[in-house]
Amino acid sequence: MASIAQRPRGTQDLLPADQPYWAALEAAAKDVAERFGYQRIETPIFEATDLFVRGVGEATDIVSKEMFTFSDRGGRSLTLRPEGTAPIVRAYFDAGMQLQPQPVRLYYMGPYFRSERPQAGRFHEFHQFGIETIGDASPLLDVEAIVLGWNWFAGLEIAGATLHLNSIGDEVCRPAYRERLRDYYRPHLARLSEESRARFERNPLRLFDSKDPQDEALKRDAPRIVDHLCAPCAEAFRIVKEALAAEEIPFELNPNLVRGLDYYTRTVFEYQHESLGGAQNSLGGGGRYDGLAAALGYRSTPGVGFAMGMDRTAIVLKQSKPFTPAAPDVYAVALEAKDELYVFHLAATLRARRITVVFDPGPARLDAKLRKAARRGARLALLVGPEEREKNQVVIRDMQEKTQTSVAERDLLSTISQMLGGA
RNA sequence: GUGGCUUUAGCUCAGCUGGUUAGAGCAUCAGAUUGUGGAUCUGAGGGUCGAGGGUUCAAAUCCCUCAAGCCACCCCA
Repeated sequence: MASIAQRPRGTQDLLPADQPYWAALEAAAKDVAERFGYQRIETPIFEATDLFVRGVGEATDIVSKEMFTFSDRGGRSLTLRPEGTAPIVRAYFDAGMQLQPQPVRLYYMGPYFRSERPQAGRFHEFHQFGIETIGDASPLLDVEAIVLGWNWFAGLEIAGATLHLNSIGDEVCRPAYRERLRDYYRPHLARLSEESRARFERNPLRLFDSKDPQDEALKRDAPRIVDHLCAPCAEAFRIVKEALAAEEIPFELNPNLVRGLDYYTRTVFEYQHESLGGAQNSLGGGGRYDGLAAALGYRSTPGVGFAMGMDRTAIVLKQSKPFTPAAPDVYAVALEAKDELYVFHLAATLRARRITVVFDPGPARLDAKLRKAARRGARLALLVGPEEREKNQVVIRDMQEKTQTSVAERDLLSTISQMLGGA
């Protein structure tokens, strides 16, 4: 156990037993995204630090205390990406995608990095599946994103996810609301928690994130932004709700849902799941970010998207149904050392015909070999002992049926194909 | 980043108020059965007791520091 190298804090090994779940997550993501006409994109694992400082926002938790930042040899500041949207928007403009028919629909999955205190479902290195729809402000694209995410869960046969929805307005109505919120809280400042007082100054909307019971009562009676949206924002929100209802996607209006990244405007949403437990109950979330492109110095361009936590979804998936690792078609065994090379070669010829073969080296008692074949889950065992070798035959045993036949070597492939095909 | 709990075999955990060679179940390997499997029985291997330091004749056990995990805060995926 004592070793010079220990797995770094907040990281995880995705072991063979985990892989079937991850394969399912990735396959379902690719399937649903492409069914909606999204195209895959992958951006670098690290980016210029400034991309996140300007994109995500200086005052956010992510930028102020959670980034893995380092310098390259030229002294440039780089950061392991803490989120996907700013890099995607950067890539959109770098590749000239604003010249393609709009909107441009993109999806991606990969590792992200945030230096928070690790917890179950919260890692320094975590994985997201995300989509971004850039170049069109239609609220139906907000709904498309939400439906796409919902369908991802459905494709994985995950039940019990809930959708939480809010609108946080735009640069027209939010500043006025922010002041109204400050006016509401100002007389109660002395009673607020210390953290909440800091939020009052920096970003009053984040006051809704507080779980401090002291702040709870104040939160309940606070003015709601959905009651103070400007006309275009209100209309967009109405369309979102109407379309979700038409698609029969149940949602819960949550006026306290504000989200911690600066770039969100109008629609924000989050998927939650009970079985994740109290604090880390968010499977994913997203929203519209019409101000992000301009904040990064590009031409103002609307966008909407989500990021799903693959690690957390894997946790839910494991609870909902067991996945077993793929089993080999054939488990190849020689009973005596002198026949090993022969069996090794038979295995190679089968693999050349797309059959999955595990070769078990070393002589051993037959029952031990069969035990290993069974534990490995093989469908067939290929057995060669002295008796077979003498007659130029091999034994093929159906591990499930517990039946076996001896066949001439030249009939090996056809027999195996037939037995695999028939089962 | 703050607080609480935890860390003993590959895994799940015993180990009382400090006392010689640290245990169990599961798993692994072998034998029982020198050519027929997931069961059973028998046996074996596997631990510097998270790391480092201290107290003591003696530390898995008491103290300190550090690390990691979990829970809550914070926040998000």
